[in-house]
Amino acid sequence: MTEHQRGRKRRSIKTNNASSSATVSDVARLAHVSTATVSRALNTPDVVRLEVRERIAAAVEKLGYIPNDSARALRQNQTRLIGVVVPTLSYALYADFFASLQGTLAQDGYFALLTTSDYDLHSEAEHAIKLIRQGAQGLVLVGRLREKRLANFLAASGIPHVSTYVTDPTDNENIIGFDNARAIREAVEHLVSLGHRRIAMLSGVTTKQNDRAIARVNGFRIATQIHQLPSESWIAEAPYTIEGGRLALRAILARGLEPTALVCGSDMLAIGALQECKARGIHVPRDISIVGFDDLEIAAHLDPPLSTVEVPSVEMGKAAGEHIIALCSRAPAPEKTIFETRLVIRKTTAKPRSREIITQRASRRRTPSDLLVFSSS
Amino acid sequence: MTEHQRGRKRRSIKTNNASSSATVSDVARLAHVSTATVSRALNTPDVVRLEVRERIAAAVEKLGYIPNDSARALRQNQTRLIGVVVPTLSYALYADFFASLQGTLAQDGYFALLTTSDYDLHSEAEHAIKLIRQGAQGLVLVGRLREKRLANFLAASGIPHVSTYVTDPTDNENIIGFDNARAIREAVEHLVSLGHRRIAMLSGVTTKQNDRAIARVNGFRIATQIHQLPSESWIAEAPYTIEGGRLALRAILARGLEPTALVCGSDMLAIGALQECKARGIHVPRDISIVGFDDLEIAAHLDPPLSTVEVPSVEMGKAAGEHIIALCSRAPAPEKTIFETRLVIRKTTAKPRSREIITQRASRRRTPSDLLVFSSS
DNA sequence: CTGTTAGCGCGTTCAA
DNA sequence: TTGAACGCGCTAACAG
Repeated sequence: MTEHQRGRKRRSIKTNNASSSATVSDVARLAHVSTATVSRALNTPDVVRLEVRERIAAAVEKLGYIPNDSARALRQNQTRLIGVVVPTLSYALYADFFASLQGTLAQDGYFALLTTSDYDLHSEAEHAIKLIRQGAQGLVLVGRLREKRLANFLAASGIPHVSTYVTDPTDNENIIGFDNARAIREAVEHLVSLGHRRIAMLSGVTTKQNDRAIARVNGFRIATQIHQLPSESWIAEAPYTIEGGRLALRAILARGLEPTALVCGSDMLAIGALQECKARGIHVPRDISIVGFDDLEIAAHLDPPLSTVEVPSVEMGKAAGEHIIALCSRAPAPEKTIFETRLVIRKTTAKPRSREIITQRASRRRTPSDLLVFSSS
Repeated sequence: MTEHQRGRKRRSIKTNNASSSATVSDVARLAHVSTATVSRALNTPDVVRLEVRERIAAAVEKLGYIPNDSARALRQNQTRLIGVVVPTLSYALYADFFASLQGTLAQDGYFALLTTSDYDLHSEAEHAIKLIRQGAQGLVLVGRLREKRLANFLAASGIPHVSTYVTDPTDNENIIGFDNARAIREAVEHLVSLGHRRIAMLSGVTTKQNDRAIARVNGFRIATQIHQLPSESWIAEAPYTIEGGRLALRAILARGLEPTALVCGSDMLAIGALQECKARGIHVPRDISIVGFDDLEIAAHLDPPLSTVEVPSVEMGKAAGEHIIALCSRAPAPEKTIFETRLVIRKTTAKPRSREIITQRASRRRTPSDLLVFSSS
């Protein structure tokens, strides 16, 4: 009893204390109702008499009451938090994906806890686990779940997750993606249909188990096999940057290969390739055709506008959001959602000219230094 | 009593139940200690005997125990959640800012709740309030706090916030930014020093109270006043997109103005201007000099490489993170942190040629359709 | 329609 | 060094 009284006393003092926020008890006292009624008035208003509801609303207003979501989460065992791990946000593709995902989550009152992995699987797992410890009730990942420790953790804790940007016939659960291999295959086939036979691939780095990059290279291998084209030595890997694209194309040319067309694992690589061609006086698409991947905003504005594979990031973000919410609320969810990619043909693809043209030119239109970054001041 | 027993029974059954997670009680029972000791072993290990600690660790491992952060947050009244509202993530500048901010927060065990406002102040306020209701203990905003309702809300709830990407001499609290006006002024002065007198500004949209855009236009006005150049009719506004840049430049030219230089409120506008120049056969920098703003990765790779104002997004992200953490933990924080911008001079700025050259050319190197986006299939 | 009561899982007293 | 007990703020039972 003494305890109770102390509690009450402290409580009533607190009402005057502006720094710490008001609670349901404060509102209840001011509105002369019980805490349960306050709770009901806020969550299921229709079961509370209008007059009482208004009294409570007034008290809420007066006290500047904000429900404490930690308490609610504890009581209801649900945080409405979804963990999201993307490789990077510096790449517009993932930024758009997240924006779409976040908007979808918000519509159902969910919030996104976002971290980036920088394409590192270990980092992805670490972050994901931290997000779950922080209360995430579902996880959205880019690429399939590949870290054993994280997989075990998810299985043990029963936290649902969805994988995005991939498909995998061997695993049909909770995938929101598209067929990377097939998309590249279509790109190659477009080039083949134009008459190209010497096609090189500028790929992202596959050694870090980036399964999207791996799938794209596999698509290239399959396509070249079908059309009886060479493949292995015609593949160069580099990071998904402009500089990476330049380096990859240089590597191909340094091997003495003379491609008439390039398929790239990313628009960034394609931009780099375009730069390198310009620097070497190789005309695109006359001397070399180029196909990108992702269809970034900039792709349409390049010179010449880039032919590329459109990736449905926004659609995937929405679908992933709906899917993970369904899983979290134990509603029925489709096993997998597969989107189609679309080859957007602009101005970097054309028929190959003729064999002898594509050898490296001696005459350059400008000096290399002209294209390098430099800064003064 | 019956209630108690039922509770206990449920508890002991729960131990076998893999789907719902273990609690301190479960760990305590398995390790034959009290819940208090478990709590201590996890939070202040040094006060627990080694042997006991190991027993507890084993129990934690076996049960796959994850501390319930909702409960911890409720008990300690701190969520370790920071709300972040940026205009958009599609713009690399803010994506980089967030990545840096998030990394900094993570180092201190804080997490970011991220939403985007799409440059809409009302939306920003709505989102911010939702974030706080969800438990955010601090807020990071881009631009100053301009919505009265949000300002009142923050004041009432005592939630700290920091503003970024701006400075404001009239308000010295919790700002992490740089001087937008001065940066533009420096850009103009660089052009003036090269000999330019007819300088136009392509600005972002200022009607939505975008205070960064407004500050940049003000910088232009100040600079033109100092150097006795015309200003008002030499300003065109457009959204921060490539297409916006093209439209803005067209608007300037349609007014019959013949600028020898353009300062742009964003690299995107500058890219659009560059495109429009190409389409019209206007050579950059011979006929028109262009200065961008932001120094996106792509800026250095444009043709020609873009002279632009470097914005310290990564530094601001780090500083904003440290600042808001300090405020949340009631540690001392600097009132404001102001970074310097740097004018990066590349290849789009040069001395003006002469008056008669800059009139619009009749002969075009290529047809306009050549530069437009189109997609088939 | 409303009030009473109990407990979500945790960290923190206070005693031992 | 450890344990017992309490309550953070909220909502779900149950009773009226």
